[in-house]
Amino acid sequence: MKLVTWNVNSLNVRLSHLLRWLEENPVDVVCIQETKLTDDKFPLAALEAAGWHVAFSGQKTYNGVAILSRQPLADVVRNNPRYPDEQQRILAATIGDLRVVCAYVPNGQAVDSEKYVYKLGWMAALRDWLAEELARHPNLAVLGDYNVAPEDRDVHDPAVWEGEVHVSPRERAAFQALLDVGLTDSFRLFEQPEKSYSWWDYRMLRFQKNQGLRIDHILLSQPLVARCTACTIDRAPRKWPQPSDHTPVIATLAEA
DNA sequence: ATGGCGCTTCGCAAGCGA
Repeated sequence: MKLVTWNVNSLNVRLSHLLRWLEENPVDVVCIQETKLTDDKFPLAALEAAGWHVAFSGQKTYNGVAILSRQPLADVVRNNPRYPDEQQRILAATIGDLRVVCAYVPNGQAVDSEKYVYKLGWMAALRDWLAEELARHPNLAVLGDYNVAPEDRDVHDPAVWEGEVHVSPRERAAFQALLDVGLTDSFRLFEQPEKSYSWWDYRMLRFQKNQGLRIDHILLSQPLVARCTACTIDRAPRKWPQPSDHTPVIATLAEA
C-alpha cells in the first residue's frame, strides 16, 4: 500500500491537480496540508465521487489538513489533544491496521521570532503526543510538511541557509526528538538521488535550477519500517501549470 | 542586501509562506 504526503498550497486552487495526480498514481492514503479552506468549503463531494473516504480540519485563509483514504477512516482526531491550538494543523485517523497522523508543522518565519518559538513548542508537544500514540498504535505513520530540512544534504546550498529557519540547530533537534520517540525518516531507508528536495521557492527559477529543500517527510514506526519497500518524491506535478510549491512524497508498505 | 512568486482577504495592499 502507498502512503502520500502533499502540501497543496490551497486545495481550492489545486483540486484539479490533486484529482489528476490521484488518477495517474494509484495510492491508498493521502495526507494533505495547507488546504486553506473552512470545512464548509471543503470539496467533499468531488473527492467522494473519486472514491475517497475523507477527513478534514480547516480554517479560513491559513493551514488546514485532510486525510484521503481508499479504506474507511476510524477514530479521527483533530489537533494534538495535549496542545490546544486554534490553528488547524493536525489530523489523525486509523485506517486498517495503521494509525496515520497528518501534520503541518509551523513555518517559524525567522529564528527567534514569536512564530519560531511557537514552532519549537508545537514540535515538542507533537513529540510528547506521538510517544503516546505510538504506545497505543505500534503501526504509526506520521506524514506531513515538517518545515525542517533534517540534514545539510536536504538543502541545496547549506552555506546560504546556515542558521536560517528550516535548518537551524534547534529546529533540527526538535525534528530529531520526533525520531527519538521511535520513528524513522522513510526516505533515508533507501538509496536516493543526490539533491532530492520536496519544496522549491516559486521565485528565481528555483525549481528549474533544482534549488530546494527536503522538508516533507514520512516517518514510520519500527514495525512499518520493516514493511517499507520504497520512498520516493514525485517531481512531476511541480512542472504542471500553476503548481503547488511542494511536491508529493510517497512511501510503499508491504502488507503485514 | 533585496526581491523575486503565489495565495488569501470585509481585496484595490498586506500578511504569510519557505
